[in-house]
Amino acid sequence: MKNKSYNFFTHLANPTKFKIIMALREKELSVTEIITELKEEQSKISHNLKSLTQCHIVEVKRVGKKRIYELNKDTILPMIELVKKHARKYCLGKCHKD
Amino acid sequence: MKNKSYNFFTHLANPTKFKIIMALREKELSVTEIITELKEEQSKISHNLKSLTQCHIVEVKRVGKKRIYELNKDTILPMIELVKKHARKYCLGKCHKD
DNA sequence: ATCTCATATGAAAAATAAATCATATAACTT
DNA sequence: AAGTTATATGATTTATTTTTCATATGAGAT
Repeated sequence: MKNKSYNFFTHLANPTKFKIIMALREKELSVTEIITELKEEQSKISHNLKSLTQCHIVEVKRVGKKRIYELNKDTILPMIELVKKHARKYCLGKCHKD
Repeated sequence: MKNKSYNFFTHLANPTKFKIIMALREKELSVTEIITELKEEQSKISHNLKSLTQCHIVEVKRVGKKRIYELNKDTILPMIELVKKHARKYCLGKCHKD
């Protein structure tokens, strides 16, 4: 029985996906809003949102012609906290800070 | 102030590094023991151990001509638990299982 | 029914990361 | 001090991921 948990971390290990996640921490956003906030290309954001959705790191809902993306906070927020704690302990503000 | 936390996840997102981490969950191991257990090449393991060490995901100590690697359980174990929980909830044994 | 806005998708290109190979170092043994 | 074992390192090759570009789809407005 093979361990594939590392797949999950793939998403958090990508700067674009990570930025999207961070943007969604405060409130849910439409694709256009994410694009505007991150100043990134539309298809780039869409591709990244797709895999985040497949992994259930975010959830989508349709509202008219928009798609609203929401963060799965249960999993992601504590995970980010763990890294922050790790960084405080080991990195002295140098590596994984935010 | 830029967010670089995603760097941390880079390690967990890599199958070789992830396997090393898993092997170190039970007990600390020398490089040779890791090589034997994972059936991987020596330099591959060494390269991977180097970056894991730099990120403080593992710690090294010298014992004679051996180097013993130990997992930083405080950060890693709860993180793995979060993914497992996530997988149980969303993946129904299909994606991130181990 | 056509137009426009919002978003998705596929394939190719570009960028990044990881593995390999050859070699180096460091400690113990003889 | 020469040999051997254990591990590290650098440079190149190879593999994997990510971005880009062009185009498609789908919903609401006209």
